[in-house]
Amino acid sequence: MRVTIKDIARAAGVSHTTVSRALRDSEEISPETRARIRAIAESLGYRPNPVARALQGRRTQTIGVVVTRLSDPFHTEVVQGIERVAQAHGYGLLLSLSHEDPEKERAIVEMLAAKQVDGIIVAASRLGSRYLPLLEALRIPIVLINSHQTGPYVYSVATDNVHGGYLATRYLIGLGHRAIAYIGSRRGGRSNQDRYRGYRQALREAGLNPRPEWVVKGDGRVEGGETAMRRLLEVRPRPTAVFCYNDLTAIGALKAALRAGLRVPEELSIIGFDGLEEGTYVIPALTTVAQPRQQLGRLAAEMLLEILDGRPSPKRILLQGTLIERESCGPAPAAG
Amino acid sequence: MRVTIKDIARAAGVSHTTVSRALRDSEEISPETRARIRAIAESLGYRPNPVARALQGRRTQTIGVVVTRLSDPFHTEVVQGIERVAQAHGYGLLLSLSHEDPEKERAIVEMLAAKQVDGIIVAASRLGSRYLPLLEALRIPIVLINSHQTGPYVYSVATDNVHGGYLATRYLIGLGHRAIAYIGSRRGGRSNQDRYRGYRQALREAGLNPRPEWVVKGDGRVEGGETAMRRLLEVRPRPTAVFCYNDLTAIGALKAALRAGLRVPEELSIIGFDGLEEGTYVIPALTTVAQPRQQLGRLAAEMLLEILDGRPSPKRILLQGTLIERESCGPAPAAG
DNA sequence: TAGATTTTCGCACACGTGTGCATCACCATG
DNA sequence: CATGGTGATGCACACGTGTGCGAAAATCTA
Repeated sequence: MRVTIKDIARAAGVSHTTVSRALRDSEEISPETRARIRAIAESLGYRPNPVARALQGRRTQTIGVVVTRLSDPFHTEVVQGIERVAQAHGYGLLLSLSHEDPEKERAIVEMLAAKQVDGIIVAASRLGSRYLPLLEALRIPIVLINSHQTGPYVYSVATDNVHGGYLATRYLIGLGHRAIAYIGSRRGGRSNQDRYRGYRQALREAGLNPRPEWVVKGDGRVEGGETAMRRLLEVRPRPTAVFCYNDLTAIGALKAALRAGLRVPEELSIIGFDGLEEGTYVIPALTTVAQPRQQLGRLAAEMLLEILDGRPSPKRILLQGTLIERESCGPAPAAG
Repeated sequence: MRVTIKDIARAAGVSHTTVSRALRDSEEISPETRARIRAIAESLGYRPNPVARALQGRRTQTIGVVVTRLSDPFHTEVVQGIERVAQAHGYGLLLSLSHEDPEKERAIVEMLAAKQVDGIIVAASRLGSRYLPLLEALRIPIVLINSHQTGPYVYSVATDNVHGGYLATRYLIGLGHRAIAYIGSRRGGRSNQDRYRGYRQALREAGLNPRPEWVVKGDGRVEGGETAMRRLLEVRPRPTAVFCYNDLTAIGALKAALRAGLRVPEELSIIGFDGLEEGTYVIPALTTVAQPRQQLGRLAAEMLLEILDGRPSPKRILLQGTLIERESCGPAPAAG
């Protein structure tokens, strides 16, 4: 059987109240009995029961995490960042997958609330503005990762997508490219829009105006990048560089270009977004704008803990990506 | 505030006992009051408190999952498989990462036990035989994935690594290769040994005897595969085909071979193990022996639920991998 | 030494749900 | 009408921990 404070109380000849106080280092127990009780607890191998604590104190020491899919390598690192902080602070991680289904996401958040998690972190929410009334009702602090929802109960950590898109495009322009395409994502939502905005802004500053045919859409996955690139290869004049919504899209684009016999980066430059490990699996290795994914998760978790502890916390943190130069971008080919 | 059965009891003019029984569909409550109470509960938006239930009934409806790293794509799919089953049965998933540290793994399992999870699933345990006394003490059912530990309290789901290694090697032999190398993994432990055994077995059956220089070790990641392959390329006579411990190793090997100017598969065939999505990111796409990863997770979860429900369950399930032919293997080059 | 103050501890209840047993009302049987 | 049986419900306690308040004991003050 499990050792409870009652067992300790019996062994020590005191009430369970005294044991409870002694173990929690209460001032009102004499140092001697405190030490004695602690020794007995130790020798009996006592472990406090978190369930009973939760019922009494309303804290489960658990945070809920909602993610669309784990098979997307972007999310796995975010979750790792969260887990690291949670484990270090003695919190457990209750993980659920929404599979990009807003209705499921909503059900999960309610389930987590029912399970009495202390707080919730949602990565890449699909719920948008419908969150607000839900949060109001649940009264559980929630931190959103890479969502652009704002509102009274909404805390968030996000990367600056406009800046990232700007960075990637400026880099291509700096290499001499003037015909720069963008492969977006149908499922990207706001982040897709923002990266596109950064792209437009960089072009505008350079006095460039992209042709509408140079802006196409994938699905944020490899396959979508492939088909998008195939369409792009038929456009004349053909772009000499492509900025992709994310690394998976870029890998797909790269595959399609190489299969079509193009040399990368000599004839076509490709830049991605995310900074995934997977970008180094391909030849040429993918140049990209890296999001600080682990940090995204860490900051979200730390922010949540701050809120839970009642410490002051910013409501929104915006992180900037950084350029990682690898091999898939080069100078624009001489005009032919 | 949260609605409890006491609130319902007050509204219905009965005791909380009756409410509890009515909601649990007890036979001893008259159908009329049962219906009336259910209606009131519904209208008040009652949600049972899982923490209180857990304290009373000793079931938390939560299962603990321990994984080494999420950044390894193999594990993410296993976890997805587990999550799917868990969610479908109303169980929560308490996730922790061990980072391949046996001591941390042990601490996590104890933490999960303290948190009163109903059962635990451990993927790729590093604890080995030290588990046995731990399990004895905890008295919580544990299912191991891809571990080859056996013992009284040990349940497990695993892929047949010997068979997989045999399958891959037979395939290469069938393509006419006779000089077949193996890149193993320093960190692979038993699974590495078993894949190697399958490799040896297939060679033996074909009357082949591999040179010791053809058997080298990576680290189960891309980088290790790269360096191992670089060493392999200096060996004379050079192997015409390489079987790799896993897909990440194979991707590294592929990179090193291509960088060295070799054509794959014309001059060198490469086969991996796992069947990762990532194998399709590279050119040529990786031929591999696929492990049923999602199924591994699903079966582990279902097995655990069976144990928890007291239903009969096998103590060990062994799954066989399947060959996925893509592009990285071809007929052996004519002897030169 | 008597009263005031402080220290130390236990009683009783709370958290939300579940259950063994007693109670009560009602009906049927003799 | 008394007795026994049955069905519906509530009392009291359990699960393990935490806490307000009062009581007893110890210490201090005048």
